[in-house]
Amino acid sequence: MHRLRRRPYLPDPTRLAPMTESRSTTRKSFRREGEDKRREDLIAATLECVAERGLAGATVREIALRADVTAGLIRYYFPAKDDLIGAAYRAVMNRMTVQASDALKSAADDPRDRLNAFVKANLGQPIMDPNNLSLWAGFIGMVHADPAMALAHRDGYLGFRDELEALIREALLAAGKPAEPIHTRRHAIAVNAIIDGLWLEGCLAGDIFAEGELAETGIAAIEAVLAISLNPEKGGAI
Amino acid sequence: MHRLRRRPYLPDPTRLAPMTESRSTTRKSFRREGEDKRREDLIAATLECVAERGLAGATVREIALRADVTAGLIRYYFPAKDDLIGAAYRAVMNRMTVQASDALKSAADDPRDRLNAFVKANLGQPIMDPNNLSLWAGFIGMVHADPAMALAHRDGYLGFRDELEALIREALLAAGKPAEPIHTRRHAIAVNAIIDGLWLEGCLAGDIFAEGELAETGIAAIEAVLAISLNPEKGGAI
DNA sequence: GCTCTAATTATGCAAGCGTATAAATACACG
DNA sequence: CGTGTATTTATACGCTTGCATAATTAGAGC
Repeated sequence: MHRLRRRPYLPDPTRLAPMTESRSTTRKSFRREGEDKRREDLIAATLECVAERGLAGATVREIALRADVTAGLIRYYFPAKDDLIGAAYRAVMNRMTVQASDALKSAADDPRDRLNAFVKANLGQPIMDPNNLSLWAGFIGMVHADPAMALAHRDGYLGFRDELEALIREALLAAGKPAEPIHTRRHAIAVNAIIDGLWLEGCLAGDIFAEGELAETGIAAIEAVLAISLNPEKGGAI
Repeated sequence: MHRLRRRPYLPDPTRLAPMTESRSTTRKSFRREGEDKRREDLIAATLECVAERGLAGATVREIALRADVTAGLIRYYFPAKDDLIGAAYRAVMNRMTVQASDALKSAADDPRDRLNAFVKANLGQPIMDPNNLSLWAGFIGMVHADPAMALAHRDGYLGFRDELEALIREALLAAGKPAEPIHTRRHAIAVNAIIDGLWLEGCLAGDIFAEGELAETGIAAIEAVLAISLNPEKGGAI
């Protein structure tokens, strides 16, 4: 006993025929992939879409096309499209965090060098990138309407700021300055704003600034705010 | 001679009946409005939609509903929906600019007071508002994909920054400090970033900051960057 | 008051969206 | 080398969207 086939199958003439010999009605050939690989591919495809046409351009069909799968598969891995978008957002944020942390790892020991490296990493490639901004902006625009997103943003923001506050505290101490929580909190808010503001402009209109100008401007402004030098020993380690 | 009516008219039962006596088939009563008034109303309705549900929530039907008008009328005043959205964006940006300029007008004569007032205005109500951010973010997310929008942003950014640079220059001179273009440019970039970054956070999560904390933080950071005081005479004018 | 027209409504339409689900198939395991 | 099943495709559905256009009407000008 078999069920009704709703309509005779019409192969899409725009799709390239598979390399293998073609039966009269062909079907897209495929490979089964591990769950992790597929999720990563789908997220990567999503980011490509957002990069090219903004969040609105990230439709399930377009994403599937980029990932070289059919649209239905997305729902096999993500309950709803929003879950995929959310995963993509988290992936980008996580990637930026990791990239900044990497810069810290390869920095010198002096806390001032570390803060310097952290700021430069956030204000240079690949973190300061229009693609990152597009995704970020799309989400930020939803924060006001979606409480879950507001929470996600808050957590990310406070996490970043706390990391910054720790760096600032150590840099201040290394310079022989007091580092009371009341002051480091305010410093962290200000330094975070400097980094965010410059990152924003660099992503939006990087071409109107000289190479490295934003990073240098950021370092100088932060030095002024903290009243310390972030370049304690010129030509030190390397 | 009359043309074919495509389908018998079925009045929408959800719409309230007009106050006037009802014929068997009623039609929404309306008033003709001046072109300017209608455009303003439509823009205001658009901003309401964006405020409540983000840019995606600003559909022609929803906008028309808020403006108490039918959807078709939007096309009578705006060639395409994007034109309305663009007009709404420009309206918001313009409003913020005007509000900041107003703060300048009612400020004291000393350039440092003026810069102080300008910063405080940008980091307080009604400029630092989640609704403004939602519209802004929606547009910013499109900058990468749409060259026309990129240009609009650039103009707005540079205009704001130039105004800031002039204020900074005068404040420096008033404090007896040199104000070379090479330095004021960089100062303007940094101060702009501080304002943008703090504005962003205030819009996104204003509730995690104390009243006036962001404005004070911004003033302090800017004073540090410029190495001048923005409060030259405590309790001066008022 | 009458008339004319610009403003407004009512309605339709095609395209695209996210989602649901049955059919097909790759491939791990015996 | 079969067989079972998890993965993937194909297809449809219902809804919403922006846009188009014919019918209607408010209100100004005569």
